[in-house]
Amino acid sequence: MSQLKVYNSYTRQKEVFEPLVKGHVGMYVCGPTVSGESHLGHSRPYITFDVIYRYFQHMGYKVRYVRNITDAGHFEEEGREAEDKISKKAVIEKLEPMELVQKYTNLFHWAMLQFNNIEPNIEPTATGHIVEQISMIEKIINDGFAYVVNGSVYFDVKKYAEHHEYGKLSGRKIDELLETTRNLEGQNEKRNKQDFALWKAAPPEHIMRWKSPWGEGFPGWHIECSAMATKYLGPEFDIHGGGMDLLFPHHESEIAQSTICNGHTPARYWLHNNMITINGKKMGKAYNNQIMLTQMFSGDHPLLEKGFSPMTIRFFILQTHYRSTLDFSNEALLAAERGLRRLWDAYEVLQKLPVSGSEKASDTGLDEKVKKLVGEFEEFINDDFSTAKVLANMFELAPVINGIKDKHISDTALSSQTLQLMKTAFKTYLEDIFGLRNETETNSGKLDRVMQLVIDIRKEARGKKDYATSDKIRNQLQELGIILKDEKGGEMSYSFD
RNA sequence: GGUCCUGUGGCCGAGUGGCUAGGCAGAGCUCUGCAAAAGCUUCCACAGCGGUUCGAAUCCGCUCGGGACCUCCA
Repeated sequence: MSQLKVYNSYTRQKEVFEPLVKGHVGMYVCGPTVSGESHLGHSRPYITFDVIYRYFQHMGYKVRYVRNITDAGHFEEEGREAEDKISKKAVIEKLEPMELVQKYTNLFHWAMLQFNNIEPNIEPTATGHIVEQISMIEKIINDGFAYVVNGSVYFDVKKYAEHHEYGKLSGRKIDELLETTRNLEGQNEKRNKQDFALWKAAPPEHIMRWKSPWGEGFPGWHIECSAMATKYLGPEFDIHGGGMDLLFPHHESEIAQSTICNGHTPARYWLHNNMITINGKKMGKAYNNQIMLTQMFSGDHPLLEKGFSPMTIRFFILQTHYRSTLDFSNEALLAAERGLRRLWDAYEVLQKLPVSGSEKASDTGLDEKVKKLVGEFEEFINDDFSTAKVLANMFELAPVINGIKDKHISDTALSSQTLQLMKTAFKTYLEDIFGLRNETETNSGKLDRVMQLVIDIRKEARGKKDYATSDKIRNQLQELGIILKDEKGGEMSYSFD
């Protein structure tokens, strides 16, 4: 039994994972800001850490998985207008902020369900933990590492750096930050440019606001994670995860805040997933290259040739190591789709193979090979969750499985133990750990394709003046509540009544 | 500009100095009413230039290219 090793961003090396408390794992993952719809890039951390969560459970740990919802306090543009991202969008859409938050939270949950992600054990919201955030800020002020200016509170990074190591996680030096930090308007409230807001005073028009010892305002972005992680996982816990883009300033700031409040770095292991890129560029709002998850599923996007199912996307993500960038392309998704089908077909064949075989393998060479490949599953996943390598081994086993089915390979070639071992391992890894499942037939995209087929058949029938068939199709569809309309130029469309 | 990461065959991607990664696509064959699926075989690599080494995709240096962070960000 090999030991689990994880790459710790904090120490920049792979380390043997040892839980703080025997048998338990505390894991915090930065969740979504629910001011908008999730895009493909967002799916990566949640799928990655879902697999990690599942694997810890598989190993027998009792896991507490906390993933927050950022529904307040995340600045669109720090300093300038002191405007909350959530409330800004709300004004545009003429919605109550919480209505907007609810809408996108629901959408997010729906997407997680599509991906077969297990819900976290606790999903705290920033707005639900204002009290905890305020008390944490008070502690930082009392300890002299934050200061109040005009109702806002800033963390004094320079002072912190005099007493603690600052910038270790992101590999940054405070002097360099001084030189490179952009000079934003509103910076004049800060003592130093690299200071970050713990609390911002709310201007009169700001809708989302809470009372605080410093006046009405709203929390800074970084403090929510510190407050909620501390509350639910304690001052020190095992895993902190998130996207690599959060390394700085978000996680660096979390470390500083928690160090002041709790005496040390919050997490023992910092795990970061890499970005999903599109034509080599990170997918994100700033680049205007996002493909929303709803669009991924439906195919309704200029860059998409077709829709891709949630499981295809999940498989696509698992086929590469989580710390590597993953470039989106139709071709790559198409390859993933076909690959997954091939693997899943083999898996289903495997589960149906009878194990009544012999105790002894008639082909010991093959038997050994299978045992080796299956045995490596654990070795690979223990090596910083190398899902891609596990999948590669499964693909290598597929010809063996299909060979037995097609009788190219004798059903006594493998010992019954080996066959059983393979069956169990495939189920455990594919379903339990990787969280893959058979696609359901309820894809809306599929219905669309079926309808297109029906329409094509009807067109052909009409072309041959086979109106009996043509009318049969239209009338029976109508009985099902689907209206077919013949449009000009021989085109047809359908709608539901 | 600073810090860090990265460059593998048509595409995607593993790769811990010596041993076939794997998938998708392509080609051929077997099976097959046709097709699909499946099986077998096969083509195509390690950005460039130096260096270390008996031996380098793998270590070192330089050059060129790509990216991330430094500002909201998964």
